[in-house]
Amino acid sequence: MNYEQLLRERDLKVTPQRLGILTLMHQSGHISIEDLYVKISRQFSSISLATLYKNVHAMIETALVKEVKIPNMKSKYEIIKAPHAHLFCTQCGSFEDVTVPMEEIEAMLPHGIQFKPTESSLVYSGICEACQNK
Amino acid sequence: MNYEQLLRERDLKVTPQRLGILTLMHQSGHISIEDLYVKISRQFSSISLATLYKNVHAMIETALVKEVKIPNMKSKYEIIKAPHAHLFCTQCGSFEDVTVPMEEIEAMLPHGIQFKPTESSLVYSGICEACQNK
DNA sequence: AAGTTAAGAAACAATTTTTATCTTTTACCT
DNA sequence: AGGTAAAAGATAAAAATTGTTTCTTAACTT
Repeated sequence: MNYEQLLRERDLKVTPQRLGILTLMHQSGHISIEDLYVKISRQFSSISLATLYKNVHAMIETALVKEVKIPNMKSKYEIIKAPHAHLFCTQCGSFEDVTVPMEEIEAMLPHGIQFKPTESSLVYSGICEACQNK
Repeated sequence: MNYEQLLRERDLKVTPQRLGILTLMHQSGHISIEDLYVKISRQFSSISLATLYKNVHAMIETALVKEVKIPNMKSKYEIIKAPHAHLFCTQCGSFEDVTVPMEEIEAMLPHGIQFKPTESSLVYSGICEACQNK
């Protein structure tokens, strides 16, 4: 993936820190601020948490990154990709993407309701396969 | 609704503060901590934010109250009721319940995926009816 | 390539949000 | 009514997030 271009398209300067943040987000799929800070600090030992927050928010405001809020968990951040849902295992804490037809989900709103959804957030909480086999 | 009983069933002492919290939650449907604090303070001028947090968490742990996480918004808290989804208007910030068959939503997970959902969180973000007519 | 400038990084500091600790009060069970 | 454990109140401390100022650097211009 070409992060430089993604940043430039949004008039965000391409800095090593930002490239590092995006690379880590992509590698892990979705990552919490704390984890991101631990990992990015290994590359940029002097980076501050404030810089991290500011960058992540700049990327959220320009629709490059998305915050995923999870029941009973800290938020995770991911690079925006095709609409999808998430699976959260309440037993082991694992968290992963799952492909679900979000348009269909949006079509399930009761008829007669005039709400026009532009985007939906769906998190399934439950027991993952690995934990079922324990 | 009989809040006293709901509290007793969970071995939570029935205190005026708790009854007040539950009444406010019920009245508003779902409420943020800040709003709750402003309102509960009118009844119990000496209540501390710490007490409020402690109570709300005690109620969450005993499955009496649920935290609803909303993209780009502070969490709201509601008394647990039948499974449902939420509508969040990105224009005016209005937030309301909507009845959606959550079992069907859970049945939409791809076949072959072994995840067993116990509960799902679904928030539709978009434009509410009122804002469409502006 | 060097100079300019405006955005970003770093270094704090200050808020805001949430949790912990300790003392006093109160609900609830004989 | 009295005893006890839990909850409220009062801080204070810890976490999380945001703001400010100065220094540095990316990227544009010549």
